[in-house]
Amino acid sequence: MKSYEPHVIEEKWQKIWEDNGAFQVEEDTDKEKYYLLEMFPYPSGKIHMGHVRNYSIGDVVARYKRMRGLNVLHPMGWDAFGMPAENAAIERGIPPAQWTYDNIAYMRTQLKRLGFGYDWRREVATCDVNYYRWEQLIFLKMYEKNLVYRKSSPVNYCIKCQTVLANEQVESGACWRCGEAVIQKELTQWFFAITKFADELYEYCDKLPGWPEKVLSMQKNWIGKSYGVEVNFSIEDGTSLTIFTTRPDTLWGVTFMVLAPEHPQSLELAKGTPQEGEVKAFVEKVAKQDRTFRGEMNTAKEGVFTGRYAINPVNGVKVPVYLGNFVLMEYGTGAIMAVPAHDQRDFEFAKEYGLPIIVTIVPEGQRIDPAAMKEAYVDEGVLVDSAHFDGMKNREAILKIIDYLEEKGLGKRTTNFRLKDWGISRQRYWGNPIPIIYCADCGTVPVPYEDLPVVLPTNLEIKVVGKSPLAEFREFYEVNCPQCGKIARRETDTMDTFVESSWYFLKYTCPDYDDAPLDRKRVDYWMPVDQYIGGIEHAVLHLLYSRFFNRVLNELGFVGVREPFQNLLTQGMVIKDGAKMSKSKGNVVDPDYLIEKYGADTARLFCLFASPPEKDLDWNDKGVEGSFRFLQRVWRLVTAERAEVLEGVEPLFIYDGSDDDLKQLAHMIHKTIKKVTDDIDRFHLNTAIASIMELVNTIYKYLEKDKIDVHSLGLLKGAIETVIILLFPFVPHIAAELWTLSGKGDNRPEGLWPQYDEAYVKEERVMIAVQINGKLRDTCEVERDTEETQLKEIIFNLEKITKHIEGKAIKKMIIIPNKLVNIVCA
RNA sequence: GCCUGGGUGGCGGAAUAGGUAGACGCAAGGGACUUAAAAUCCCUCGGUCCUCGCGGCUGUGCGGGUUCAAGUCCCGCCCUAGGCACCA
Repeated sequence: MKSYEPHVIEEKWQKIWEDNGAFQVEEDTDKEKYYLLEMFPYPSGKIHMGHVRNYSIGDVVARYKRMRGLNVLHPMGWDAFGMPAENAAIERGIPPAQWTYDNIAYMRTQLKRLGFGYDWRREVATCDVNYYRWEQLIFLKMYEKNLVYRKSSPVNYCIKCQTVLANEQVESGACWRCGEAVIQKELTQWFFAITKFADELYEYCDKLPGWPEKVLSMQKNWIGKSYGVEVNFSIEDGTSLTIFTTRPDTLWGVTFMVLAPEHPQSLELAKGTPQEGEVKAFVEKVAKQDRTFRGEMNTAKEGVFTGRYAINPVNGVKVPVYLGNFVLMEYGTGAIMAVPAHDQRDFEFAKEYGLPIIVTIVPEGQRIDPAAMKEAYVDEGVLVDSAHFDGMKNREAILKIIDYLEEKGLGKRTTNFRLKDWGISRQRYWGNPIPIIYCADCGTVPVPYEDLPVVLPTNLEIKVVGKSPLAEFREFYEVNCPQCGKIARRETDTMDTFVESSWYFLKYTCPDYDDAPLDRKRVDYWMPVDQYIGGIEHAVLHLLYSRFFNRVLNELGFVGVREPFQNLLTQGMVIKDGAKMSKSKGNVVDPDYLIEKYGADTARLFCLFASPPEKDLDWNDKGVEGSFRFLQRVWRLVTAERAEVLEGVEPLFIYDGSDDDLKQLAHMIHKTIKKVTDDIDRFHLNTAIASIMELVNTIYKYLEKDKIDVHSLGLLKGAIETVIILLFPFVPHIAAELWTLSGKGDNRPEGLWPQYDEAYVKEERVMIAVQINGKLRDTCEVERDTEETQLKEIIFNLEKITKHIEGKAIKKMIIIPNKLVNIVCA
């Protein structure tokens, strides 16, 4: 008997696959394509267990689909721009490019040692000029279409990382990367006009049935679409004020108005009133306040009267206009109508400044006394004191009142979004240079297409923390203006690295294409990605950006599809000792160590078996041992148990004789094939493995019977072969080796996923549960599809049943064929 | 506060269309083999009660309900993870 030596066979098969180009694919219109993608890693130095899990799941699906005859694209690459490379340069003096490429080289060998089947010819590293040059071209095309623009605005800034962060990259006031508190800074930045697609990105959430509900709800939350109406209030000085509200049903309850202090009309309004000075002081005070502080909900509501009054257009009531720190300029029109009776914020403000409260919505048949209110009434109800809308349910009233306002020309329906444009400028070195030149005479000038790419220089030193060396590297920034030829300055900010990850999946389809960013023909063959697999942490970052960027590329004609990812699987985190694996927690399990100790197959198997993909995986060293034990058990099944006897035996997969043991084994073969097939299709990889384990257990039990006739041995061999084939996507090395050892030679299982026969999936004899009044009392084994009368006869002869129903009247019997009988007694 | 998930043995987890709750694995306990150990194999393993059985009761976060039958469906709660949040 040969012993199971994972390293020997793993190296052997990895070499064979590499030599054969086993995972290389070409576009082939005769074949059905399947594009399987896992989120590419940042080359931080070593892969971690999260990667092992992610890529193990992906590899199962890729190999399985290939075995089912699909033309599978399964690529891998590197999200290679980013700050750690710069930090390494500063801390250890290694050039970012070298650090990055060294890491890539090592991590590539790690992925190969795990036996993942990628088409490495299609590998993409985003820091490669042949990748980022096309991104610069796309940037310029976007510039022409006004999809990217430059503006000065307050932006999120991380002092530690010394760079700007997009809204999506701030997690509860802290930097997503380092956790440092984020401050606001006024800077001139480049923005991608993602808000132009806000409505579509929101609405398409309902057209992505292959995405987890959770991710879609997070994206919807983030985009924050709200329907409402803009209403014009006239001011006594002759001007007018436009507000946005989602609650026009409360219009008759307006008792004052509030503007954001930054509102352009703020100072204007107060001019010439006794309040002018006070207003000015307030505006200045708020301007100095930290924005994150102001954004906090428990920040006290503060405001000031402008000295002016507005006229409520629906009832002509005169209401005072205030400025308030709780009103945001960035949302809606920066001004609100305040209805203290029905909005908690307005209520608090009204209480603070002694403003009146008018109730216009009440629970049906009840009254609310404004003076007795402790908080705003925000529930549903019917309208009161609202002219001819009285008595209407407020939900319906919203739509009716919007119609009314539009009819009378008092307002117009509007949709507002929480989503802001994507700021992409980063004051960092290791990123894609923004292809723009600033000329004192000509202004902002795009780099001409023929001058692309703007190559990121590597012959400079990075030593100062917090300053991009590009801004001080004359060779880079000093250029002649492409328009007038005078000395000009190149943009020294680089793009957010999320830009690169927004289209890498497209480049995989045609990495060698040199004439344009993408080869439309090949993109069209492969896109969309049929299955995308990655961590939930990118639910609103990468996944939203990619949906946006793919739309841009669609409008530029580079891509045919609108949505890039048809199906999404978000896998859970890898947990150990109750916390996410991290260096600081000291609970990291090193993949290299695992491979060293047990081999890649065991590492893969445990990751897949311990929990379903979308759930968190609780790491358990003993569980890893268990996975290793199982593989050894399978190994022995082929190499030790009956190995000589089975040599040369023709495998059988069906049996129509009368031996119950053989019938049972034939049934198990087909049942397992069906179960594993169905389970992989719905990503229940843990139960797929469990059912293969059951088949193995059944085979061991069968061996104890010691049957040696031709049928028995043939079926035994068939069962063993089935185990090997079914295991192939999960643990490819041992499966390939055992397949060869069981006499299959070069005929590898890669091309053949087994078929099951429904006739054998069904058992001839079935176990019937017998209940009395819904309680299980006994079971009995009968022929499948036993006649009702015959079944009743059997059941009423069961001792336990007769005992229980003795002397009771049987009211009725529920019979579920081949499953259960429930006798209902008085 | 709002929006999503999720609560099942000592543990990870199963139960695809309302039909035998706990598959598979881990841990634990007992046994076989062995001079011994490892490895391997076999048995037990939700709780509880007794008359120890082919037994009874109970049990899927809690309280109700629908149904012949509920982990699964409905109503009301509790806990927990994540997202959003002075967004009008």
